[in-house]
Amino acid sequence: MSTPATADTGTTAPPRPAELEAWVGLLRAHAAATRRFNRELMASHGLTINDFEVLMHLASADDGRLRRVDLAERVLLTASGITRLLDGLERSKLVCKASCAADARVTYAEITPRGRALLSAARESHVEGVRALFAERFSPEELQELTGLLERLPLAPQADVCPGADAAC
Amino acid sequence: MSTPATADTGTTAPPRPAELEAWVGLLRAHAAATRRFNRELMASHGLTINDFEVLMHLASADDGRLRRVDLAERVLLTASGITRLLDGLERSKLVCKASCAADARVTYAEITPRGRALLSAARESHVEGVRALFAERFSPEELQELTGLLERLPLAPQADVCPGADAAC
DNA sequence: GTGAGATACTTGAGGGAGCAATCAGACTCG
DNA sequence: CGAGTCTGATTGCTCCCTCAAGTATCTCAC
Repeated sequence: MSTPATADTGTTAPPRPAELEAWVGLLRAHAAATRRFNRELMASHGLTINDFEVLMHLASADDGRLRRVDLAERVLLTASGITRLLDGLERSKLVCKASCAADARVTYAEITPRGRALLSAARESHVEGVRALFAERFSPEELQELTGLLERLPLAPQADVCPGADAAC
Repeated sequence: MSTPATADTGTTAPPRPAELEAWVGLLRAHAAATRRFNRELMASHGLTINDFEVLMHLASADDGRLRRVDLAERVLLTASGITRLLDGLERSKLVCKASCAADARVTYAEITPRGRALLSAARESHVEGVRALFAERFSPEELQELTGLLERLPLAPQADVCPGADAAC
């Protein structure tokens, strides 16, 4: 420290805009909740949160199958992330591959009976855990508010892809 | 499951409690925002979001130093996570170690001048990015609401450690 | 002062996921 | 048809972070 004398806290970080507060709140909330649920899920069923989300989406899709691309979009993972995640689920026989007659490029991920069984077991405890954590802290109205607010954030990916082109999209 | 005939979407996942909605909203919001900011920060300054947070906390602490434990608590990382993160920052000479006269177990992490310089450069673009993303989507009142709601979540860590003991804490 | 227990930190092993590059199949247009 | 482009998926490389152990230190009771 070359100029330690006036190194008082206030000088360096005075504004701290409200947007930042919200952002670090989001970070902390996610970190805390995520770690907790991940541990619980992993301990009781050997699943990560994303595994669980993916199984949920598959289970509630027509025929229990989804293209990998669509899956990626739903859980907000990269294509490669999905591939690796599904690798794991396939190894555990919770999902299987299925090919598409109409388009040879696509591989469906399809939930197996075993996957459904595990999901419904996991759902019980996990969903209850989630519900408990949130219900403990928020009223139904607050939950709605929170959900409504959070839903506005993920619209970002578009802005990411075409920074210059306005009308192009 | 074994009775696939009636496998219509609604049958399998009817309730979908409000708590769950909020939770996946949080997951998605975090995933989207995090990836975006991480990429920006990494591209422009070679920092991850956590690197940035840590530098922020150090910069605004007395003497620009903090115990690793306290740092961990602030950014909600594991002790080992902090160690590795600081490894990286030390390698880049953005922080350095300092020992504590009173307690030989603790190692302070102290931000270097170089760290402060990089931080203030990064702060400009990163904070602006955050502000833009949030300001674009939320009114000042909504921001406050959101912040207030999110702040209630991370109180969990305690409940994690002492599940049975109520009064003990 | 010695031993039990808490606390601060580090390390080894392993898993999750992102980016960039690559490949294969599909689509478009001359 | 054949070249060029897009799109879905996979792989190599790399990073971040967690858990489980391990080490060093401090604290306190006896």
